Amino acid sequence: MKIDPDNPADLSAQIAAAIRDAIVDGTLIVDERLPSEAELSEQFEVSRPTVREALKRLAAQSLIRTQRGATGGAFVNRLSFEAAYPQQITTSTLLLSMNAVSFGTACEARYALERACAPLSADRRSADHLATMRAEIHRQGQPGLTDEAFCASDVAFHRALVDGAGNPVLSYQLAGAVEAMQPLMNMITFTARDRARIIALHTDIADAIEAQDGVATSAALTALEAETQTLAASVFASRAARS
Amino acid sequence: MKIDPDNPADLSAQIAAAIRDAIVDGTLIVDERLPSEAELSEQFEVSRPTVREALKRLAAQSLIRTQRGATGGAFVNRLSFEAAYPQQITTSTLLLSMNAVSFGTACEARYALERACAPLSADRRSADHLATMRAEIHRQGQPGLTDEAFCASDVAFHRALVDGAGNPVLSYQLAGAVEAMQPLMNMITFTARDRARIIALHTDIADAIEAQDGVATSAALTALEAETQTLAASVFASRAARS
DNA sequence: AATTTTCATATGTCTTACAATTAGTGTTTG
DNA sequence: CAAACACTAATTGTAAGACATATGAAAATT
Repeated sequence: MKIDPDNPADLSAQIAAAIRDAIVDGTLIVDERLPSEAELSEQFEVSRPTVREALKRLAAQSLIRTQRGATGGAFVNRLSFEAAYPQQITTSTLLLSMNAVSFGTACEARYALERACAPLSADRRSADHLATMRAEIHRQGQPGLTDEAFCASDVAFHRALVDGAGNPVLSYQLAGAVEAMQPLMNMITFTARDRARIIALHTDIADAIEAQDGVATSAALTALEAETQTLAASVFASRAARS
Repeated sequence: MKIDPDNPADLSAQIAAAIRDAIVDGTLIVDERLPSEAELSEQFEVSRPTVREALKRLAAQSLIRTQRGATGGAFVNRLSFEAAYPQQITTSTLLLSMNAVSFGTACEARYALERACAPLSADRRSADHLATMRAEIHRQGQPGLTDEAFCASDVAFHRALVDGAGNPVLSYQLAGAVEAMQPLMNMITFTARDRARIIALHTDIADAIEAQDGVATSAALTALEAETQTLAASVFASRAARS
């Protein structure tokens, strides 16, 4: 594990890359303790602050954790799906907001991915997932609900649908696509009539899931996508007209 | 933008979180220059190394870039899909290898997501994407190809399929699912007969895409998934028997 | 034996300093 | 006058040393 002092890249970036590679290729295994900062600075022939910057880079990616004290140090993290979620969501959100991705494109991706989960979720959903979906539908019908709370409930509903597939890899990937849409959804004002239509489609989805009918679930998702796209188009059109 | 000195969390983590939040909620916009390290250390009332550790955390997530020199400093990055790919792939790969995700689960997720792209890709694929797919099929038929090269070509084929949908959000999400499978696929030994079957299915997919037949594309993907699962099951079974 | 104290070790933070890079500025020179 | 050049100031990159703080383990004490 060596670094090139002539490399124009920052030493801390090089050191971080070297350690990251060691983790990815299995040279460093989960829960293994890295050498202390002082030892690393000797090994790489750099100062301790430089080593620390490298370790902070890795910590930012949840690849290591640090612990103070006598038996402390930096340890290789077991990257859990739970820990990876926030990262994935932040990145997805920024990708949408910084790259002028249209609402239509993001929405299309989201529903395409959800339809991918539909047959699996219809097949495997537990009573728990179904109950969550029904509960969120009920919440969405409550009077006095703000648009933001409505959107948050919408996200919770769809995540229950996705989690119903019982595949952590799918849940992880979908989390990014679904949650990243929330800021875009929050730009929409939902009238009572809009909400009623969405709730009706949610009910269709929940019914199809309950009946373990994957095809019907997909169809209902397609209808919901169309509804969402139409709604967004009208909102953006009226907003454009006003300005 | 403040931090709490009584917070048990590292100051650099708090500072990084504060700046990240400012980027996510739009307080800091793309290409905006952050205050210099010296100014930040005054604002947050910490030392420069601490500020630097915070900035390195953000740099590790591609949220900022730094530039040396007179007009240098730290700038908010436009998070591009290209820059986010490697991150997404590394994270997905580690999630699979560190969480005892079975081959079956990962494979199921991958093909479910690919099927989500199939109708869109069949509808929109350019001649370019089709040509890439045909070229990779041809490469896969070359004699003397190593298993690793075969897998790499397989990934390239599937990425062309996904990119054909012309939806960057889908391409981004799929990159993680497809690329992260590669280490798992590399554990498989492909006999000449295995390869022939896979190539035949790839050809079916390319034909369906060329005919812009989304249903046929999905069906071919389902067949390929079944083939891959069967193949993997036999490989792992014989490996288990040997040991 | 249980509790407290001490101690060694490691990370967290601060201070100061210098090196390297780079845009702008001023000066010299053709 | 214009162009090349040297200088300057600002900023990040790296280094070295020190102290603060947390923490587990060993030693001392009750």
